[in-house]
Amino acid sequence: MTQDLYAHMREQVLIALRALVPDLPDDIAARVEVTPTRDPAHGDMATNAAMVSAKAARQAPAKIATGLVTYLGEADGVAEASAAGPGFVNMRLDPSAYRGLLPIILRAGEAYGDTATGAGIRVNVEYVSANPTGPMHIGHCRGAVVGDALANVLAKAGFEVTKEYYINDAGNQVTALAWAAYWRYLQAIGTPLSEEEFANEVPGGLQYRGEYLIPVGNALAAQHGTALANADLGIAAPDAWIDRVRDFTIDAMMKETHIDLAQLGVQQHVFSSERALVASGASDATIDRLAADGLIYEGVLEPPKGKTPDDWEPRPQTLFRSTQFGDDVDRPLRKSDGSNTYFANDIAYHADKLDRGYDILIDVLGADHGGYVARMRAAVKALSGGTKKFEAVLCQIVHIVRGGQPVRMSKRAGSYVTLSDLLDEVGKDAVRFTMLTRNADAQMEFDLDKALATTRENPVFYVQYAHARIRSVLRAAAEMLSPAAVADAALADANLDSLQAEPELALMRRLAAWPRTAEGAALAREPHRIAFFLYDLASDFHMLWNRGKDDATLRFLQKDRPEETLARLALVAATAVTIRSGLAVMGVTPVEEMR
RNA sequence: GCGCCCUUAGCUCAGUUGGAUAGAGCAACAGCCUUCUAAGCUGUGGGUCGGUGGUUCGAAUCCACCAGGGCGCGCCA
Repeated sequence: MTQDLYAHMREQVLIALRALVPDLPDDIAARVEVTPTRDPAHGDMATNAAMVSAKAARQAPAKIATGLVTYLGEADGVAEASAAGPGFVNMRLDPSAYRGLLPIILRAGEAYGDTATGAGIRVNVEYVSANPTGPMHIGHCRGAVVGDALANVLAKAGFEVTKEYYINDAGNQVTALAWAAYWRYLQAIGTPLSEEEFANEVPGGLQYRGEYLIPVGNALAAQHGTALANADLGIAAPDAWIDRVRDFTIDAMMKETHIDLAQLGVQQHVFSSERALVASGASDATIDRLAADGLIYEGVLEPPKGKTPDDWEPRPQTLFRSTQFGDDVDRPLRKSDGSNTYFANDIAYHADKLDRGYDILIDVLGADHGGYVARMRAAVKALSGGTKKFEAVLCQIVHIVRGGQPVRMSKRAGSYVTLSDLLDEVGKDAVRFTMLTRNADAQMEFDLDKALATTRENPVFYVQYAHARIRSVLRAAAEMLSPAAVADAALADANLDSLQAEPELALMRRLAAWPRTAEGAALAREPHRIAFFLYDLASDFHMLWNRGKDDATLRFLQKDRPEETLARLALVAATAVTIRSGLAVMGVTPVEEMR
């Protein structure tokens, strides 16, 4: 039997259906599902097979259902099958079918739930990708966690996944950063220029005033002394120093970013630099490539209807025919002065990813980039001849609160809550888990108090507590029996016949749903489903545990009944394995005990 | 003005890609600690799934229109 009990039963249903409908079309077969029933009174699993095949079979759903019931009633592991409603076939599984799953889970370990759904499909997940202009903040954090968990769950579903970070180290933003670092440098060597005086000298003003650049200024002073501020090099002659200062500052910022990511438990495989990409001439090459396909022209865009910018004037630009691929308007690749737009660089970057052989490109972006998705999808379609897919996962804003009150901003960063502040406050695991307790495209409130609360209200705690309780039981069992006797491998051989109480079966049903849950989360690009699954799983476990409160004979460890004890240990050990499997996807470390 | 996302219990949110009588937590109410296991557990009440049409065996889910909220809208990244 496979790991996935639902997939196994679906095979049985298809065998039965093919017997009843000999020339069943493949596309109909593909629509056949076996799902958990919503109402336990309907049994354990239900299939829509009769309804979806009725038209092709030219028979009434009820008639096919009746035939399926006859077949499935005899099938391996099925205790009872019945037709219901408009043509559902409900199945009640023999408890032995669920029991048979426990050794499989115990032997699989954290690999339980792995599927081959995405086998052979190469996916690139790009996330975080912040401008290296300051410390990572709460907005980056959500993207980091969502992207990382998404990549993990895709890998669990068998996709070949690369985790990637795109360093936006080109353009005006990093030039402004260099100016700000230079200001801190002047302070470090004792400049008389005030903040306002300096800002007046800089094109675009002083944009990054946070204190985090003070160490950078000091480091520049230590390395260069006053050399960067000599009469011929000073503020009036930026060309002489700005490249050096910019590179130095970007390096310093990226070092910080790497530290933050490491503390968050994010390890990406590839870091791509926009600056390096531009320097290689990739942007122009990509524009040429599109031009060769006739997708580039010089033109003038209409102003947006209803809201014309104040300084609007029509100017000729190099435009990409994104409207041919579903976008609303054509998009500029070159500014009116002839230089490339960010979009042009980003197309080049995505072209680079395509050249590296990915089938699906997923960008995890902030919601403010929503308007960007259609044009990038158009570009990927154009570059790949429609054979490759671009997808975006948009993360809505996160508000940090404490006890319902907004949290003030960070002094160090100037205007926002930094990731490292958040990590100091609640720790990696609570941050990651909490970030995954909402659908990414819904706004969320992150309550610092609730993330640390030791109540059922806090899913992080509730799930960790379940795992800790199981580990505690297993430690006690090792004392009572022996460590070897309660190892997962030994428990996999236990006689499980005594497992038949409803709460035990409920827990086993939940365990059986893990592979399809992980697969569904991967296909829907919704890693938050893992958090909800684990919460439900923890709930089933706690319910079982609590039976022992009123009736001591229902506790897991029974000195005078070793066989029952081992069966119960196998069940809870398999639960712990499944919790670890889920937490691994989320990047959360399971705890051995609550302290 | 246009595009994208969102609207589910008093509150915060799920809802297994179109399935059966829409679910959790919190809050409210009623119970449970001399007990190996109360950071917890059991039970009760609470809904026009924003609205109106449509598609079909079946719609919270898909489509159209409307209302409310968020984000974005040439040479920023």
